[in-house]
Amino acid sequence: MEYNFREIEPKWRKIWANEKTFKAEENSAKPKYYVLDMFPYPSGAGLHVGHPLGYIASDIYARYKRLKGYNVLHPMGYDSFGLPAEQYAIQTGQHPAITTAQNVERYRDQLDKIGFSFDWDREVRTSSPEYYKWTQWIFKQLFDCYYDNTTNKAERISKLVAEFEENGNANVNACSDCETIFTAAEWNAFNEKEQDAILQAYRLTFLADSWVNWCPALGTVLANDEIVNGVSERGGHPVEQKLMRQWSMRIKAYAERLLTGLDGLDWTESIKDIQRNWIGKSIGCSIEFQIENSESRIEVFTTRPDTIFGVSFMVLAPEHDLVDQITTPEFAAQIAEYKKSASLKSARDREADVKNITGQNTGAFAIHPFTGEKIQIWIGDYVLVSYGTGAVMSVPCGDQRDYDFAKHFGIEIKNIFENVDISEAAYTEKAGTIANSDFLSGLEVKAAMKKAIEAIEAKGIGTGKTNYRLRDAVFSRQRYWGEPFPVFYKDGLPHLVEDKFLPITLPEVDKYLPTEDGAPPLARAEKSAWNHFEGDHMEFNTMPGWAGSSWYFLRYMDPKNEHEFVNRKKADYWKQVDLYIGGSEHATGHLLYARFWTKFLYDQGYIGFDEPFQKMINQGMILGRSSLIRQVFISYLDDSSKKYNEVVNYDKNIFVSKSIAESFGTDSNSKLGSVIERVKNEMIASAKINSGPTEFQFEIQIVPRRISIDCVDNDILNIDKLKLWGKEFSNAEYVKEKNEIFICDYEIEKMSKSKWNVQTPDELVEKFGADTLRMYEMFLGPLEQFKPWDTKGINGVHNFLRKLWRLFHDADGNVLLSMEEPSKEALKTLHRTIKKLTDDLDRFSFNTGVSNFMICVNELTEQKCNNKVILTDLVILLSPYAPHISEELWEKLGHKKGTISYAHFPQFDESLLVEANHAYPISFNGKMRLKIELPMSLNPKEVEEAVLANADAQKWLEGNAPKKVIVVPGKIVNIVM
RNA sequence: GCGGAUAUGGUGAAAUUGGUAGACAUGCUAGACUUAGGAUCUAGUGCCGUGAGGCGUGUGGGUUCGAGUCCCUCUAUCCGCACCA
Repeated sequence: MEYNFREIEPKWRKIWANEKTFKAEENSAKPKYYVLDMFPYPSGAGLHVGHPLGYIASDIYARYKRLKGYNVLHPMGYDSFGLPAEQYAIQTGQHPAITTAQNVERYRDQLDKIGFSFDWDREVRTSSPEYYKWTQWIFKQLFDCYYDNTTNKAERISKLVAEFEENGNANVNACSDCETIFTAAEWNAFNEKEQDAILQAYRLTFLADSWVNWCPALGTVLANDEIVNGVSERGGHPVEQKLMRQWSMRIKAYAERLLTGLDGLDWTESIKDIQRNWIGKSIGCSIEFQIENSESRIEVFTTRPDTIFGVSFMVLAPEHDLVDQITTPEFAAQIAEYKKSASLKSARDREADVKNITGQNTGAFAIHPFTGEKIQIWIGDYVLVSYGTGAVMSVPCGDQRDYDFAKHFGIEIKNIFENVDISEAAYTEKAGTIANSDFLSGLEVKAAMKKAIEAIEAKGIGTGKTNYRLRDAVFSRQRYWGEPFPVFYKDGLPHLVEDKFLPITLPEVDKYLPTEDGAPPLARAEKSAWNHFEGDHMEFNTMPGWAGSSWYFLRYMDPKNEHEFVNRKKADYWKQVDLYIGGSEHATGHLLYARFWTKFLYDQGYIGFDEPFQKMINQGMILGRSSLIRQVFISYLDDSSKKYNEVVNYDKNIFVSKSIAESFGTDSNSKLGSVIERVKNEMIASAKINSGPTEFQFEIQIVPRRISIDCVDNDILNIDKLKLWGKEFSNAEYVKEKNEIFICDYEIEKMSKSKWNVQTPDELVEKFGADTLRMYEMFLGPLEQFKPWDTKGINGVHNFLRKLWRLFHDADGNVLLSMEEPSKEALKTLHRTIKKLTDDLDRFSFNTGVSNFMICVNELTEQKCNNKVILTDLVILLSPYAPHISEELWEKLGHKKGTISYAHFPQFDESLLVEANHAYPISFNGKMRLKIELPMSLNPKEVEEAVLANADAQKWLEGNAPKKVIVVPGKIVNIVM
């Protein structure tokens, strides 16, 4: 019997499903291991071959861990709230829940075909009320907590209120936007509205008027990480700044822990760096500058307090509160003008315009706190109102932007660095010796910083401070297809819905669009459409896409619990995700938010760990390989209009094969040339172009256009298929290569329906089987690398499985196994393979794993090995990669009942690999020239003697005595001449 | 501008601690076989050279008996951040 994957694969998938082979149990004596994939958004387009790449890798690893005796949790689910389903709903009126359910079904179907070992009993969907009940519940906990900088964790708001009632907020050390200090008496005198406003400034999720990224085309706000190059990540629509009352998450509170927590994680440095950069910690000092003839002070933040004596001017952001107040009358007009032009520039223009130095003097002066000198105050749009205090002290000798600004406006540049030339550029190194700086002179930069901060603090004009670039995350979306908030409003104040009423389910609406007044879609819902209604109205916003994905890995541990989001005992058993596989595009979104929520839940004692994903691997994207065909356009010069008109009367499209097109123009005898001549003549003869001239002028253009990759195999066009694919191809003329084939071009780009370059896993499973697909995707190259998809090598992998099958069978296809003691040779092959594969798996090198299987089967085939002992171990080794064929062969090996999934991973025996001899490569001056087979037992001196006595080696020595001989026992000999 | 990554045959790639560069696969060339199959088998295939041999891991330098691997310089491509004080 031939290797019939079409029969074998469905058979085993059915057995796995019926027997619940991959069910993870909590009551296990085995050690646990949690392997997680980033769950997919179920889009309408279905899976393409890029999606399963990470899933295959994680599945191989999960299966490997089972063989190694671990209790493995390997779940899958769907991130099923999101924009595409909603937009489809807007267009068609179909409820997004229906579309989503259909897409989920399609995904499940496609995933099932690949033979993953998921425990489907634990499936979660973020859009199911049973799930988002707990997303709402976590939101409530965040609302009810603030971040205490003294205990360094989230604490209950009730504790804060108790402190307010007793002592006011003077001694409160919390992460807060509250800028006022009040006493207990004042607090108790505040009305409900005033108290609410103050508490909002402390809560970890809070309602506030904030500048948000508003996307008019999508009708919603976006988080910073949902914007790429100034346009929306989804759809590429423009984004503008708008002041709106929004829910936000006080992620800033966790900035320091999110930063330091990275150190203990087994992630790539590049992802860690992206997060570090996003958090953007800078250590420095805040300093207040007095304004001449004014009560007001300007507070600045600087990372270089050591350069305080180099300050020669100050710059405020144009939007800074003090600008109008301090501007002198003579500069008022120019300042107003500058502010106006700055406000008209979009954030994008402002970014693009970095080279242009602009600014305006206010006419006001600040007083240097140490020298008492007068310092000009300017405004300039290179200072951002949203970072630090929106004002900077400018030290032109130590900062290039300040330097350029000073040069441009002719402001004094003071040099405060010893032996540094600043005539051309600023000296921006944080090293060297400070000079011309009073009490700082002669100090190294580091010491000067410390001393400067001490002096500033002693004077009471500032304090050492740390700033973070990380912004609080906007949490409201003006959308339908997301989690409703467990919030209602009464007299304009937000209130939480009680736990017993959760979940607040999505109400039915007539349309999925905003209302006429611009309120979000949920505002359309009748009062009766809500499953719970309280107060004046419910919250109309919904939560963003990242809400549900910030904690889903916890729900898999306890997916059906109706009383808790996760049982603490179960969370204590499974703990962190041991291995997380997914794309790196989530670096500043999902991965940061999930860490934030995990730390919060840890602070509140709901779970016992504060990092969700211990080890992470980021698989590279698989890019599409679009097929291009070159079309020839012939146009003629119209005498009357003097323009080239496309030829319309020639009723056939002309397409030309790759190399013919490329040699066109250089090769006068080309096939294409004669075709063009013929067409020209036909056209002239037909007299349909008869604009007058006796001599026609023609222009030839060759334009590539995309065609479906289904019509192309290894760049060779299947003309018959193409003719069926599109009308314009059916009656076309094809200029082929000399050997009568037609070659297409290709382009590497993202897979997308519109580019006709999507390869679905389904087709390949149908053609070659899931085991081949799994191994081929791994064989393509290192998991982390971006790589274009192509199927050139898939036959090689398929043939490998056939070759393996043949090891077990005789020429007639009957199982034929040797029961004898395995040969030494075969044992050596097997154990070398065990060693290599274990190493490969331990360092997630799946591509070399596949190679090593090929080497092993090639060797065993050479040895004509059909030994049962050898093949049994080989099949276990292979089963994580190619589970279907392995199960089938396992059964043929006599394991009639049960699955290979929990067999014992073979043990490597080093003694079987010991060699008596070694073929020493002999190098002369580092160049390998010959090999000499010598016993391993020789010591270096004996090796040297044996090599020098060798006739071939002597030939290379040409009678000279070697200067030196290096012998590395068991490895190499190098002779220096 | 800052940070990170990558660079090896026609192609995908391998080389884990500095020790035979190009494993494995694909493609190509020649041949065998045949029930013409995305079959199997044999030989060849980094480049130059008839050959002996020479050259060869993006560039240039260095360390070393020995460098794809370590150090320095530069270049190209990709990714992230970007007037962050």
